[in-house]
Amino acid sequence: MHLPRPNDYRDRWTGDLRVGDVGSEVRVAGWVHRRRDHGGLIFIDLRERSGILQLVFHPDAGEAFAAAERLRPEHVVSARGQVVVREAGNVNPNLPTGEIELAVAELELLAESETPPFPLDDDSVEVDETLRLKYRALDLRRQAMQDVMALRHRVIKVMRDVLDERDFLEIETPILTRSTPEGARDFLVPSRLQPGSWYALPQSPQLFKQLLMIGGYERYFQIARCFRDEDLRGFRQPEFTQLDLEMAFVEEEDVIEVMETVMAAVFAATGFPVAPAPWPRIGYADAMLRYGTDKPDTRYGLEISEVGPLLAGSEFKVFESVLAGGGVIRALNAGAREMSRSELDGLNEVVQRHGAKAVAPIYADADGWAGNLAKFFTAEQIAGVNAELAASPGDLLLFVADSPEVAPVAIGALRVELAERFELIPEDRHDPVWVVDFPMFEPTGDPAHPWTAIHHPFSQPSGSFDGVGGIGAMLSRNYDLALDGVEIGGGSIRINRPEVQEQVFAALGMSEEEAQARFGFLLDALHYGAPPHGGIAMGIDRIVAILAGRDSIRDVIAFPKTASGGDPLTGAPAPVDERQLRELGVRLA
RNA sequence: GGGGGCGUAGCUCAGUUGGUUAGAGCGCCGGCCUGUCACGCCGGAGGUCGCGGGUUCGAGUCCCGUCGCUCCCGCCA
Repeated sequence: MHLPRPNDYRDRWTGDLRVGDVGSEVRVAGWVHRRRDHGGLIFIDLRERSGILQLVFHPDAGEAFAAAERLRPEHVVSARGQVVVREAGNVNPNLPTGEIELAVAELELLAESETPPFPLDDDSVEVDETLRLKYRALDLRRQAMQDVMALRHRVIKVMRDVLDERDFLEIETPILTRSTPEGARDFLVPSRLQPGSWYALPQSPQLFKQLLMIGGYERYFQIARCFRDEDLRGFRQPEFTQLDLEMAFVEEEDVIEVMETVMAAVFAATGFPVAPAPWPRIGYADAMLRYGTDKPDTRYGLEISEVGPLLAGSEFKVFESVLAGGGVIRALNAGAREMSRSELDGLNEVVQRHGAKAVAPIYADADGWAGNLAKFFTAEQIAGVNAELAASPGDLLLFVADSPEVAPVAIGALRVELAERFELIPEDRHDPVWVVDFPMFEPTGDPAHPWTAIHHPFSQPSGSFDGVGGIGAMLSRNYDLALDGVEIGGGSIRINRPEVQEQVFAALGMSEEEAQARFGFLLDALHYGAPPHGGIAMGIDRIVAILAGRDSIRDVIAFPKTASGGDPLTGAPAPVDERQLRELGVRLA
């Protein structure tokens, strides 16, 4: 690290001292990490961001020795002394500073600390998250958090550098704004000057970045805070951070090329093993068929096949009734696996969580299929499925028969479960994959508004509004990036002509008045020469979490939200200034 | 909103078919210790078993309610 300006607290970083500094008089400052008091000799591990340095106190150090006897973990001290080399047998190879130590001549206690409520010097203990959040300042001192925050900084720095290199301008957009159409619930803030009127916090900078394109900025990006008032999940926070960018006069290939350049640089800078770009692309329909998800994890096989047509007309009533009802039969080859009755029941629970009824397990054998289900199927049916699934004798074949909506997702979840259970996920490999050719609209089931935009209503549709299959058959010019089965980003080529935008709003059942009220400022701008444009938004929290090998983005955010909301640290109900509420005309429930 | 799991010392956890005084490791406090680095040795303190109710001669253990946390579904990219 860059040398600190020498002052009364320190002139060197603890973690940067080396053998070359032996003999020099230095002053360091930090927290007491651990103490080892040998009675006649005291060792203190002094810690700050740069690392750990062993301080040694000899009895002849007088006052400093006496002061050291009273030191406790997390006390804050400044120590002056001479850097000395350690004897060969005393070297600590686990510490970058392990070949030297500081023989302290003078010690100043800058602040005492109570005993921390949980260990700060041991990352192997999984402390309850509520407690960590309550004492977040202490939690942030832990090495794992320090590492993750440094990683996060590095990721964002690389993104900025690459985009700067590519002529992008970083431009901020408002936080107090109006509703953005990402489909989630808005966080709302009452307006004081216009009682009854509300700000919404942005779900994304979508509308503003389109205005910037119309405004001629060509290439914009932002490290954008986004807000969506929905329930939390491991990879979902109500407040999160995206790398948001937008480009003018571009098509899909331009945006994808830029993002592959950015992400490849991020992966390279963080030593994350990923195949060189360009990364594979898969169509949405293909992803749903083969992986049962629109964010496939392609690091392992277990690919899914449709076997309904191969099995049509069998004696097996369960399959026949599903097919008769317009359903599908999806199957995968789990390989040569012995699973007990209770383990197979466990698989049932997985698909049942996603609305399917059950998994049908069948073992392949030399004659076709073993077990009591085999008798319901003809030899041709069995051979056809075995060929489709590349089944060898002993392989466990798993079938999920259900509606076209339920079956793919259920068996997709089953595939993930099997990969985890059989430990099929390689740890030294990570797969980015683009998912393209999304449908533009999907049915809602609500007669009043039968269609919704699968991403958002500003994506450029492809296909015709009155073509075969209607708007349900239209695709959108979207591209999502998945990494290891997690969606880390998505974007699209946008609509740049007002008549197309109006057609999309109409397809969504939105009246002209409503469209004007909600998105008027964008619609108006589209009338004044909007360039073809497109962009993408990347989930920085998710990217950092995957890079850090974490299961939750809460671990890569300095101050994450808790499940219960309210106070940002503890989740307790947050007090509100009632005088302000009265001024806003708001009454407490 | 629905479902599963959890709640015992400061932390991480154990606690048998309901049974007498609720335990361990770490941490903390005190003592000893001049080469440790997860220092070591000796001693000690520390508990409303989340909370409320019930069953029972007896509840950390069983039942009901409630609160909190967590995972999953819904919701959400």
